[in-house]
Amino acid sequence: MSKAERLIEMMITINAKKDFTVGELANEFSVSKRTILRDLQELEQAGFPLYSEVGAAGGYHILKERILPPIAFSESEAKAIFFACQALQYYRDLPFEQETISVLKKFLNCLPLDVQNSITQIQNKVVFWTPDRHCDSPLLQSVFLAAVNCHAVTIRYSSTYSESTRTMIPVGLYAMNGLWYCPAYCTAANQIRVFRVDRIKEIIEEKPCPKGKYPIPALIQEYLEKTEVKNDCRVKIQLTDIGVKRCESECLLASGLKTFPTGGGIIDMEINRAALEWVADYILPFGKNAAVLEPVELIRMMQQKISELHQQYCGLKE
Amino acid sequence: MSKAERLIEMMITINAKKDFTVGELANEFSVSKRTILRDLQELEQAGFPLYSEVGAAGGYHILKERILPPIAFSESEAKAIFFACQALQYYRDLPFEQETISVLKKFLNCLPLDVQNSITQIQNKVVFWTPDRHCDSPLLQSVFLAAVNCHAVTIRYSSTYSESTRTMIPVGLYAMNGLWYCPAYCTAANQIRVFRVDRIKEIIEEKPCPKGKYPIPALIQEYLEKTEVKNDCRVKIQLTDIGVKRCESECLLASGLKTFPTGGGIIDMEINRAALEWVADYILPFGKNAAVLEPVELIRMMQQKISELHQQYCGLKE
DNA sequence: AAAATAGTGACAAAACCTGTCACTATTCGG
DNA sequence: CCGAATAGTGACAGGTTTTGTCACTATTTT
Repeated sequence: MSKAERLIEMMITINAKKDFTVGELANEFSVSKRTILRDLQELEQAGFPLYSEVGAAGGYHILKERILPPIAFSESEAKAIFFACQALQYYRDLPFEQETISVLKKFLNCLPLDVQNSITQIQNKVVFWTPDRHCDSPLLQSVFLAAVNCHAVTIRYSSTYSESTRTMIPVGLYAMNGLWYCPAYCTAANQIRVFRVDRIKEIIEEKPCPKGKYPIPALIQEYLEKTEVKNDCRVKIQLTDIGVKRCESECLLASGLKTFPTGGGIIDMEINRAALEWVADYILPFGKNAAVLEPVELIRMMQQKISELHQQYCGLKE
Repeated sequence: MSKAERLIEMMITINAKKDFTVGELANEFSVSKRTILRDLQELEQAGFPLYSEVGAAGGYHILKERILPPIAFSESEAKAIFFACQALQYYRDLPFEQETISVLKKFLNCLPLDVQNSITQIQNKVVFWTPDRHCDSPLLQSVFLAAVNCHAVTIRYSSTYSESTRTMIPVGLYAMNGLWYCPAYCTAANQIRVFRVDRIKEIIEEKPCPKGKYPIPALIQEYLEKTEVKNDCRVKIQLTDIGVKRCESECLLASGLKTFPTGGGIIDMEINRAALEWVADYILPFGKNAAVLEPVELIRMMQQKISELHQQYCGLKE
């Protein structure tokens, strides 16, 4: 094995270990300690972040922010990474904000000129737009860490209707439409609830949670897929062409949407009963472009809403 | 300059050039051709994608998918890249789908075990959820390329109300709430319009567009920021606590939202007149949780909508 | 004090690298 | 079809680098 090969291997090996001694490496690479010492000196000169401690319990350590083995990327992979990191920049309060920026800088500098231009052009033309940054989630980082480390957290939470203190074990986090949501097992309700991270006002306590104590899925994906199926209420809504197009923007309804070749369409799907109210609110402004066929419950709900509205807005006039 | 140094320099040099000859490199590095040939052989053995052509016009070329110079990432940077690429996976029809996947695989393999675990744990807990993938945008790639290359495209477009054929020069692309939008100069309307990419049904023609011919911003950001200011209509809406929370989910309204310490809040902002209809539809289902104070226009609009609804849903019964 | 660790300097043997030379083979242009 | 430019190979001598060894020093833990 030539010196060059050895140095590269050594970088990889060092990365994989937290600590090591000169003797260890000498053994692994079948060279003398003296050689290893010389190699390490070279690596240090090249900027590899090593430090060493002498003494019986001494040895080499790599600085906390470990450098990873060099990886070669193809041009299009580089572009993809750029694009992805750039996409993240538009999400506020992410745990990675700093790092993505430093990756972008580091990267751009060592790319060939024409690739640099091509990337700039992409950045000029394509963005992920989370339209504004009004809803700060200052606690996103903390919740993120709690979720990743499977900790239970006691929070002060301000829901749509009230403020309360509760203890929850996060299942995970997801971002949707620019907002962060945290499904979590709520010990008060004894079931999984979804919390909006920007509505978490304070983290009062955080402590490790014994695994298996609560019935929560290990994967957030598992949770998201499972909850899609809890549907117990059939909905049928007839739509005009315009109604169809408006529904297409809304993912939940769009999934049950069928269009007729002759124009118009119909939503025919099972949904969770609790979502009925939301459907009513969503469909309401459609006016003549939507006609609810089923369930009666939904029709009643809408009728009630409308008569309330009627009183509120037109009552005085009539 | 030692051999090891030279090899690294050589990788960088080779990346920066598309083509080169052995003689060229020999000159640059002040070594003999023979040495360069030996070096190149080594690089090839190490997996560097070179190929060569003999003959008078021959020389070395790097394969189209150029390998980039090795870059060292810190642990947290690596995590950030993973997170970013993973975020993209949930966007359908992206031009980069394939590449991001290969980056992820390549990466994960050469990370130290504990970092691998840590990344897996993040992936288990955090996702970007574009709730379903109903709205395919099969032409996203083509539009993407047209935007990046500043081409004009003639499309068949199916808007909310009708289908038409038009020629447009894309300003750029942005993703919002899981959908892709393409603001573009429409030669039919002689102004910039926003198209939804999933509603582009066909690309009929694509051709280079002379720069400067149409008044379009060079940067998509420029466009997005500019259009935020075109507001010509003052809106005031009083809200209850519940109304406030509902508005917080909606970025446009949330930006003009002020909450009172005593509870409740008010939206007081300038918006584009054309958005009034949208506001009416959005506010309508709020019922008593929202009271429109200004403009009269908006109040009238809502009254009309309500009376239409009233006829439609309650008219028969009464 | 002993053991384990890092670190340095000197030196000779071994290994490796390099340039040179003499080739072969291919391709392009005139 | 020739000459020029290119890649590629093999052999070898001379030079350079690398390596191991040995003999040290210094520090820390047990």
